[in-house]
Amino acid sequence: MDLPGTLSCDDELRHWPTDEAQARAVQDRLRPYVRLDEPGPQPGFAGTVVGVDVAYDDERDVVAAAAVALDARTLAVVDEATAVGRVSFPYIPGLLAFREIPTVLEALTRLTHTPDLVVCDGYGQAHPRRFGLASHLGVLTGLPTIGVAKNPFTFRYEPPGPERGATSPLLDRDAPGDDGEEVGRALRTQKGVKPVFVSVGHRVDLERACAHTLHLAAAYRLPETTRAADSLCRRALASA
DNA sequence: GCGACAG
DNA sequence: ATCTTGTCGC
Repeated sequence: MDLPGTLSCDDELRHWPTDEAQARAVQDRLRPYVRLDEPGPQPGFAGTVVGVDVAYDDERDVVAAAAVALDARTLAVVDEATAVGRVSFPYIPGLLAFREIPTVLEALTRLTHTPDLVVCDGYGQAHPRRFGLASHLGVLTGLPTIGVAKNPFTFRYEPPGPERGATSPLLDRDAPGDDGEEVGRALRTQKGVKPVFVSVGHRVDLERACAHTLHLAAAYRLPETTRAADSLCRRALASA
């Protein structure tokens, strides 16, 4: 499968950071490659939406990643792939990408066809340095990406209305001046259920990121992409 | 220094 | 993320 990336994934993987200072430097170096000026695929487009997720086994120091491709319109599973690796980085808030991306990339490249949109567990622009997991994966692959997280991280928001589809801005905590910058949105995907937190990764705007998420979460709180990838990486870990 | 903190 | 059974409710 071909990736439309500007830089070499392999080079980045070869120079993967081993400590916090190096990791932050990588984020600062790659941050300028994020593209926020493209609207991204139309909601309802003909193509595939791919969900990625990872599961860990601390005992064995093993990580399993899954990539599941769904038909963007019907949400039927059309392809899936997994990869197993060693945990290469500790969990540090703000540096999640360095823990997850190497194995995720391997699973992603094992898919038969190039994804049209990738949905990540976590954040993209909603990040202390505006370079969360989804943006990082987007820049490395060149693919349109969005982040859908289950928690608001360090960001502030007012609860959206109770109806499915209601949104409210996710605001940077202590931005100087007014309310703070909108770094993402809290999106109510199911009536009366806790919202999910959507942010742009790469080559998709926030409006469409939310529209795709809502479409993917027609039946449950979380997008079907996330549910499918979560289920698959757990199974991959169990049989690894 | 203390607390908070995606997965 | 992960440790973990039953249980309340639609």
